[in-house]
Amino acid sequence: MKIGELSRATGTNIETIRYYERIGLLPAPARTAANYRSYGEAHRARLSFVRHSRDLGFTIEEIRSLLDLSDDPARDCTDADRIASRHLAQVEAKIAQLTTLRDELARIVGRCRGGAAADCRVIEALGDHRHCESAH
Amino acid sequence: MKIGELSRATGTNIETIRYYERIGLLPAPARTAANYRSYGEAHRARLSFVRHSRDLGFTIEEIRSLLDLSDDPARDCTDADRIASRHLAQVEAKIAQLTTLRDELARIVGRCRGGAAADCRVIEALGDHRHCESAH
DNA sequence: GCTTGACCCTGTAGTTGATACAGGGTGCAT
DNA sequence: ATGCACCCTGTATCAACTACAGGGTCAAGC
Repeated sequence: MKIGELSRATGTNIETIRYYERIGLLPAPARTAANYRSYGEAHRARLSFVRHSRDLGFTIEEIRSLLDLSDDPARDCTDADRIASRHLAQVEAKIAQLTTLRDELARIVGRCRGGAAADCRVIEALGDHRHCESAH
Repeated sequence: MKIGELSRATGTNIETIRYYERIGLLPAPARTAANYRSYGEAHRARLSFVRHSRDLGFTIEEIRSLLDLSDDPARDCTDADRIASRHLAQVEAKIAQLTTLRDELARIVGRCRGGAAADCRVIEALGDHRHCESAH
């Protein structure tokens, strides 16, 4: 499989595949006589793993750890669970933070009555960090 | 006010303040005889505006637009409202995306029964993109 | 008067996770 | 033989900072 085929097979940009190889996330594949990269099924599976993990928001370093684990079938699986749990906690924290932020934004937008920027409530709200309290 | 005081007054890293000046988000302040930056109340207010907007997730370019608007009191305020509304929509989209992602992660974690990585459900779930369907 | 430490300066490089060329080589069809 | 799609390496760019290196300034204490 050439890089373009692997790209289509996994929905990954060609440049991204080369990037993953460069940072050591994917092993360097064999080369053809013309120096083209030649991939097999194992590469495809590994790249799918990486893409799916990235879609779930794992960082490259987390994925590296997960790959190390799966490369060594004797190792304890609880490590993988710990990485995933910690990531889940981070995602939940991010959702909580964005929800707070959304509430504040929702309070700000829609205040505009089409007047001049001089009395714009939106700009005013952004400038004054205490508008939350003063709103109560 | 020297840069360290402005930093403490706004909770902004000193390097970040200089960065904002470099990219033209904050005006270059007057200098003392020793070439130290000397800030006034207007600078503090502007930086607070920037920080608050950044905390709400606005990009630098969005903040630049908002600042342009507030610098020109004659301009129509609906522009500010439009920027904020679009941003609110983006935040809501991000929350929705993260919520989906959290559900998938929650399904994955806790499956580990302390066995070897060879039969790790976590690693398995990450490798197989179709585990969602196969779970049903 | 001299040192110590806190502060300030400029300029450059690093971070994450890619993406976008520039400038060239390969392979196949017409 | 000449397009055209595809591949190669290497470097630069993005956002929004952060982190030095290598130096200058200032007030306090000995």
